[in-house]
Amino acid sequence: MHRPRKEMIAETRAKLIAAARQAFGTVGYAEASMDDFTASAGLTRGALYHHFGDKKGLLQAVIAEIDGEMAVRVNEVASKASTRWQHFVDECTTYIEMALEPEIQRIMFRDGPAVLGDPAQWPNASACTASMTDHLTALQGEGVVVADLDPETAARLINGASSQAAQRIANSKDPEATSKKAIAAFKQLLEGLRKKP
Amino acid sequence: MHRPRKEMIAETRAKLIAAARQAFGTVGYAEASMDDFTASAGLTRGALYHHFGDKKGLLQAVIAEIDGEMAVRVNEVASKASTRWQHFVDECTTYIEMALEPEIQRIMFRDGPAVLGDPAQWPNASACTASMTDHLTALQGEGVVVADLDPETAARLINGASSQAAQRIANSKDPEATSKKAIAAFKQLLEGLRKKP
DNA sequence: CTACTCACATACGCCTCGTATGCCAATTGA
DNA sequence: TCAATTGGCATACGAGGCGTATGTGAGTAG
Repeated sequence: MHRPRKEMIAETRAKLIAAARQAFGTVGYAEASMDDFTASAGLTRGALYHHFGDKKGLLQAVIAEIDGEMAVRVNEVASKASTRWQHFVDECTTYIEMALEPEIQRIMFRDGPAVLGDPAQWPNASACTASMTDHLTALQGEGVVVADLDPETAARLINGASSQAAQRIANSKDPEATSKKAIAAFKQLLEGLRKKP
Repeated sequence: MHRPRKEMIAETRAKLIAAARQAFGTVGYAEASMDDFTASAGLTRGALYHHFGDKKGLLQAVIAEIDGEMAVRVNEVASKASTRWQHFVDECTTYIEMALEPEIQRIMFRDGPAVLGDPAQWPNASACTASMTDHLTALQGEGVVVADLDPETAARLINGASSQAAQRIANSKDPEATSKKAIAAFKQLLEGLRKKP
């Protein structure tokens, strides 16, 4: 075969990321034993340190993977809207829906920021906020959104609100009702960005 | 003396909380060694386990203390506003300003949620959001804020946005400029809650 | 075919946490 | 005032978890 070596390496990396993602997403970063989840991938910590440097490095890789998937999903859903403003709103609500998934919530919104710091400083992530920033900029150009607004800043505030909305829904005893209230409140906040006639 | 025992106990608790607060606020919860910061208070882990059960229990106590201080500060500042809406807005911006302090940011917005979970579920904290919820309810009664809105949900979304705003400012290279942009964007979002004439 | 590279495992020591146990001072009741 | 007792806090011990140094064997190049 041509490059069995490179393939084995990629496979090892993928297995480690998958095992770590599973562990981080369920028991959490701090409680995830490197010995345990590397073993569950049929490997040892030796492989982990070789490829990712340390536990944080592996978390970064996991986050990069999830972030990529989220960006794809957001784009899929939001591209069906009729107006650009609706497109933007759909993007935000999709973001909330994704944040409802325990794995995403735990890794992207809780352990990630705690271990790696402000997500805005992450090197490879936040493709979603980038997309939201683009839309806000375009909406400003079209005069839909107030001109006196920094798109990237606004995108990040919305991101924070989304995360809280998702947590509120996820921890609710009546997720259906809470979801309605949270999304309504969220859309109401977004209305503040629109230019008034 | 009358109650030297009770006083010593209270002092011990206070010293532990102060030492932990210092450690958590600087190096962070995970990196703070219980042996180290109890020693810096002239005590050992024995005292810690006796009073707080475990490391998480101590973090809860630290959070309760900080939360109380934040509530006091918010009330002090916001009570000077002329209208209730302005009062509410001041409350929010004060919240952002407090979230700029590294200790508060680290303990209340990063390590706290990561270790103890959703702040909304904390038993003794979030006096600030409670206050914001009250104001929103009152503003609804006065017809200033749209009726179709759950105050507590809205308060928590705002809370999330505030936290992001603060992080953005704190990590900025030009905090002055970023602060202006972040607070402007934030107020713009709040406008969405007001009833239109 | 030989020597080198490198992916990964193994082995070791340090640190941290939690618990079980012990000690001494303060309180209580007479 | 003097036992008896409580309980605040320290000490001692064991169990992991992490990071590093080192080893090994398979793939690769010249």
